[in-house]
Amino acid sequence: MKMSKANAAGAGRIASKGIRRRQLIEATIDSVADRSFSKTTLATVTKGANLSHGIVNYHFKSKELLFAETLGFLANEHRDQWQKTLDKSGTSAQERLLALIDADFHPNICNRKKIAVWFAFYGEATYRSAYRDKCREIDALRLKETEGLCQSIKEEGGYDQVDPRMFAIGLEALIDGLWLNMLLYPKTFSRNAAIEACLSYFAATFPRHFPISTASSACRSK
Amino acid sequence: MKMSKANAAGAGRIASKGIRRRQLIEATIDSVADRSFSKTTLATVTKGANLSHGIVNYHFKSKELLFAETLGFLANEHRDQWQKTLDKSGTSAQERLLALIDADFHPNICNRKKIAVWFAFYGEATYRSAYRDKCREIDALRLKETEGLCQSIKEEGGYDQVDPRMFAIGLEALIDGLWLNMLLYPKTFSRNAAIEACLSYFAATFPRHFPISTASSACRSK
Amino acid sequence: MKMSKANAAGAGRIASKGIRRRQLIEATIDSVADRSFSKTTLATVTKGANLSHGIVNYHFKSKELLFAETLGFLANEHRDQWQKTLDKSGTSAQERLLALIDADFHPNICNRKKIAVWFAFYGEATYRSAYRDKCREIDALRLKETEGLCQSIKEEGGYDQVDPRMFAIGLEALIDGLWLNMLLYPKTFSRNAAIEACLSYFAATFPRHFPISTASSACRSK
Amino acid sequence: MKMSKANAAGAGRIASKGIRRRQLIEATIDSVADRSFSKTTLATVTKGANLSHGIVNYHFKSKELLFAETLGFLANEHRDQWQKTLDKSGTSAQERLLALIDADFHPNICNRKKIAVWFAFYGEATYRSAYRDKCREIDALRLKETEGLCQSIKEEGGYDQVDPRMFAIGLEALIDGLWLNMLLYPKTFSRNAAIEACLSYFAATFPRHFPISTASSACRSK
DNA sequence: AATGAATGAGACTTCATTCAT
DNA sequence: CATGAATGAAGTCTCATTCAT
Repeated sequence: MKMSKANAAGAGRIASKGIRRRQLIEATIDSVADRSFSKTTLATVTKGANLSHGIVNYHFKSKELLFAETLGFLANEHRDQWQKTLDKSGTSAQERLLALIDADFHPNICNRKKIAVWFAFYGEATYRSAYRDKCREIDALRLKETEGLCQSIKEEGGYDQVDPRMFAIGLEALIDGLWLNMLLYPKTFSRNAAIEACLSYFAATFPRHFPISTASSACRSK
Repeated sequence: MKMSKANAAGAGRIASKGIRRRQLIEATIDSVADRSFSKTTLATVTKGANLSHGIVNYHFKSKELLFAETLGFLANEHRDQWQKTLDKSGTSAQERLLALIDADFHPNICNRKKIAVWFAFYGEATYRSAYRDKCREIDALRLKETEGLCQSIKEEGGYDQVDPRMFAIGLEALIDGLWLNMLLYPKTFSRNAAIEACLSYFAATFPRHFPISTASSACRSK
Repeated sequence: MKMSKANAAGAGRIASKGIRRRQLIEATIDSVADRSFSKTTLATVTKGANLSHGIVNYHFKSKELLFAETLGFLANEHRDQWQKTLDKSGTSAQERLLALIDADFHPNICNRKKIAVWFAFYGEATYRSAYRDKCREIDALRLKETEGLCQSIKEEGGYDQVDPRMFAIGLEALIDGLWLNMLLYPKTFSRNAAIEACLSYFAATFPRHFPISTASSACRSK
Repeated sequence: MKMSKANAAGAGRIASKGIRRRQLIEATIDSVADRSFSKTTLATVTKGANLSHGIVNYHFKSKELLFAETLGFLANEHRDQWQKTLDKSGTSAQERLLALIDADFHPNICNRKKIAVWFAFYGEATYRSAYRDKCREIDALRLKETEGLCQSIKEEGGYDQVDPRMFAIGLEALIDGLWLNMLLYPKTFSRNAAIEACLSYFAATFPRHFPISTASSACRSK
């Protein structure tokens, strides 16, 4: 009896649609991370998934849609990560702010492969548009959350000159920029360095709430 | 009399190598900005330059080399921009720090087209490697410059708890992240907003040197 | 109902790899014979086979490999022809020598199309090298065979002054040269004339074993 | 004595045209020998001649004509070689037969480069046709010459069973086949071996006129 | 549900030829 | 006479997609 290719990967020859789709999305992430966007073909994806050529057009209507769903997958994963981390965190604004950082630099989310894929999408106008469709609300939600936390600390600590919205915008941008640094200089720029840069930003803004000394040990996922 | 194609673009039918190369690099930037990396073909480039098909392989050896030189062109342009701005600026550390921001958000450099191309390159592993080869030293130089300026202000103002290196790293990342925000949300995120985010970062770190009120009018190029 | 292209050629739309490969090799031979090597393109081959453009790169990796396999096909065909003919021939050295000639000028092997392709390959340094890799041993084997037959006749007939190796070398070269004559002057130089030239060579070398009068009727395939 | 302007200019112009053409033909021979026919481009030719791109289309109307004239050059060179050798040779049929062989394997004519080019032409139907136009008569002339010499020796030596035409055809084919062997197996098949094969053919046909022992020293150009 | 042979549009590249200088 | 920038046709190859099995 002929063994199916996919058995080796743990999924039977006839798998549920959901499993195949997930398998293909993960193979897409792998291929884009390894080969970049423009060199990822359906062949590199299906070969990575140990599946046959034509299967992408069967489970997804087209390559474009496979990519779009891959972006969606990453976006959901990221959103789930920080929302769950927030849910599990303490109730103080400080703790919650640290939880956000914790989520963004968690190895599940913030690793070479995933970062490479995010920036691959950022580089393509088509998917920037898809990103906006998918993430505008999530991004706005995050910004509002951060802004609110900043507002709490500001009031609590009497940091009168701090503009919470500006702080929130700066923090999001800082995180994105740190991700880019990790992508461009993976050998010299670590997740820890990135986290410290965030804590340093907190310390500058809220010196009495984020003293320098405690900074580097405040994040769980390093 | 037959009009040559290239006349329309302002260059004679037979131009010097330098002119054609520049023309093609600019057409490449236009095409990548408009269509993204993976949809930029030699045809879109040469059509944009109003030149013939084969000319890219004549002036550059291949498409890859055209892209590599385009990256080099952008990198040089950016370096020249901030170095010149620095040369022309006052001598105080504050002024020089503002000059750096000024250069990075100058419309010559920081516009939708150029940002799109930068992130297109960031998205491709091949060109990330080319970026490193070309820019590692420039980036290090900038970081050192920023760090030095921070050190001066720190000493001058007695900001004992500030870590100049951390500040510099944070600033560079913040700028990159702001660029990404401008790319992703061009309609809601302006150059001015980005500059203010930087000034806000300065104000948080050096409150007595960058008071909030003066911030938004300190940058020339808005 | 839509007719598939390949149906016309007698093979179903989806054929086994072996069938398609054979079909493409034969179309290559046709095209090279008709148009020469340098004017044979993948388009002339696939059009000749009534197949689509991309199929060559699907079944063979490249044009070069298609050519290399075409050479291999011809070499195998030729070797099979003379080895089978030898197997079926009588056991006397004379008979076997005639069988060799018979094989080399058999219409299966020695026709305008095949000769043109052989000389196309001879004309290209790349394929001369491939020829050597493929045929060196076969050629050596043939030479040894011929030399052995000559040796037998020499001993049998007391042709003391004959050098068997020289005879064998001369015979192989003579055959090659006759093929070239058939290619260059197809209208005036027939297969029969070529065979007679060989028999004449035999008659000169072994006058008592290959008398002139019987020569022209000794070969079966004319 | 001073040459008149017109003469000087005219002669100079004509002479230099001739020089350029010769230069280009020789570069063509070099390139075809090195790279084969299908990989010889006008660029490889002009680069080999250290001349500019466009010059071929200036001196020859097209690439095809350059090749045609290159073939003509080789044909003339070959014809001149054997005719001159014949003119300088003794008057006996034996001597003249040896002179023919001498010419055909003379290093001027029979060297790796020239052989490669001849077979490159043989491999291309277009130039086979050009070959016929150019060489049919020459070939016929040679054949007649050889046939005549054979006839003389036949009468002189009483070799009644020899067919002079068949002998001549065989000799020409043998020579061509030996050339091919030299091309295919340059490392193991030398000019000397080829000459000996011819002498062996003579010895077999005219044993009393070309005794084995004297064979190998009868040819001048080895 | 899955395979993989086949298609054909379109990409990059080469190169003979033209022509302004 | 000669140069070499420019053109554009044509070639090889890739690859998303289709579809018989």
